[in-house]
This record gives sequence, structure tokens and C-alpha cells, in this order.
Amino acid sequence: MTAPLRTVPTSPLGERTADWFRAEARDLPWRRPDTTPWGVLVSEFMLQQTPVARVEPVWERWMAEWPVPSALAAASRPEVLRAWGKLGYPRRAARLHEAAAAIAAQHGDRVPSDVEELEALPGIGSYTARAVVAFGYGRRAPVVDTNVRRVVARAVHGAGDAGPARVKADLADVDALLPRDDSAAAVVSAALMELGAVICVARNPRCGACPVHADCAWIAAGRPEYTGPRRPVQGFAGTDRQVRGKLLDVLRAAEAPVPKAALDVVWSDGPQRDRCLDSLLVDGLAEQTADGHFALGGTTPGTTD
DNA sequence: AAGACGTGGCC
DNA sequence: TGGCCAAGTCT
Repeated sequence: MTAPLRTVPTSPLGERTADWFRAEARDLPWRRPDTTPWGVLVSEFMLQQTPVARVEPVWERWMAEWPVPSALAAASRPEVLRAWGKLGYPRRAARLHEAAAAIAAQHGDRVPSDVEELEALPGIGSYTARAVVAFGYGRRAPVVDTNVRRVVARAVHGAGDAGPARVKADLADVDALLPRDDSAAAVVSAALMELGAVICVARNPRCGACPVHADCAWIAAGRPEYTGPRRPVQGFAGTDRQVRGKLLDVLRAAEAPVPKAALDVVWSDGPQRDRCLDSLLVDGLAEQTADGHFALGGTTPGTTD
């Protein structure tokens, strides 16, 4: 091999993180070499705002039951919601169900490998689209999630934490860390996320074990504390979110449609309860049967025309 | 463009 | 104990 005429711009940060990742990456089921892009897509839906440990068992069962998009598309909405279990944010399950139907019907049962096509699917935004391109197809794509934003904020910018998203600038920051080569870039993308997930964590980062501590702008600056604006922590107790959760919990456990009285017992505030039940109907997570009972369900993809 | 949207574990 | 946090998306 001849040496390149011009030095390829490389990032020590990206390369060292990738080396560390190749040696230390967690053995997660969706990282197995035989995982399909569909398996990656399912994992990304489940991992949105949800810890790895809770996702693992659900992902295993899900992929055994629905190994291809068309299989999920053929399932009923109640089946899908029960399989989702208590992962949280059940609208994700509904959107994954709808995305599967679209992939089966419009993409020949093959998960798109193009960012724009992916983002056109329900429940898939900037992060998930690029994660599928990188981890499902081994292609170069800047993957920006909360972990990566924190790593970049610290290691590159020397700040204590990331602050509010700056979508374009964040993408550019990460893009600058990726090598040109597709598969090498995909490894760096996974590696940056892993670093943020296990080493460069939000509280008590493990800088002593960090593969890039020598290149870290935050350490160089003396690990200054983050002073910028914090996203307000969302309350939960007493919110519609909690009530919806309780309602759905009853419907998930029920083998047959339940009378409204079975739902009334989970929350004493009547108006709030009714509002939440209605929102579940609107979201396609619950449905009312002809005899006025309630059940898991709602719009099933493919049944409308 | 803030705020809604579940659930549970950790310190 | 209770705030904080966990691979976001949508409106």
C-alpha cells in the first residue's frame, strides 16, 4: 500500500473510543452479528428513554415472535401492546406497529437504509433514523443521542454537560469525529454512545477508566461544573401520564373487555380519569366495544382504507 | 418551542 | 426520601 498523498483528517477521540469499544463493548443482544436492520430498528424504538436492562428480555421475545416487519404488521394491536408490557410510553409500540405496516406494504418488507425514508416513518426521528443506518446497515451516519451529546460537550467543548440541543451544530460536531469509511464510522458512532452510557455518565463519570481522558477538554479545564440551563425534571405523581398508565395496566391484564366501572376504581378524580381514557382511545391504545366495554386496541394498521 | 408522554432504579 | 436519570418523538 502506498501512503496517502494527503493526510486523512482523523480524530484521536473517535479512534481511541473505537479501539476501546472493540475491546470492551457490552454484549447486547441487538449487537450480535446476525441481527437484522429490523432487529436494530426494534431495539431503537424500545431504547428511547428506556434503560437497556429493561429492554433486553422484551426485545428477545419480540424478535422471536415477529422476526420481520410483515410479521409484526400482521399482529393485532392488543397483542403488540401486551408484548410491549411495561416498557413505558406505549405510543411507541403503536408507532412501531404502524411503521412495520408501512415497511411491509411500501418497502417490500425491507427496512429503509436511507435517513429521509426512515424519518418519514412514524416514531422515527433524527436519532433513530441514523442509528438504523449506522448500526443496521454499517453505514456512516452521525448518531446524536443524549450520551453522545454529553461526550462531545465534555471531551470536545470542555463543558460539564450538554445543555439544550442545537440540532445542526450537534450533527456537525459528531460528523467531524467520524472517519470517512462506512464501517469504521459506524463503529465510532456505536463507541461514542457506549462511552457516554458506561464511562462518561451524567453523574460521577468514571474518568479514571476513560480511553480518551488524555484528550478530554473537560479534564484539561479542570472538570468545571455545568452551569447552563437544565431541562426541568418532569413530575409524574398525579399527572395524566400516571393515570393513563394505571388505566392501560387494567386493560393489559384483562382477558376480555371490561366495564367502565373496572377503570373507575384506579383513579378517584373522575374528570381526569375520563379525559385520560379518551386520550387513550384517540392514541389507538384502547377501544370501546359495541356493548360499551373497554379493551386494549384501537386502530390496527391495514384495517383502514 | 416548551411540554406531553410511562416506568422503575439509583443514591 | 425524592429528585434525577434512562439509546427521543411529536405537536
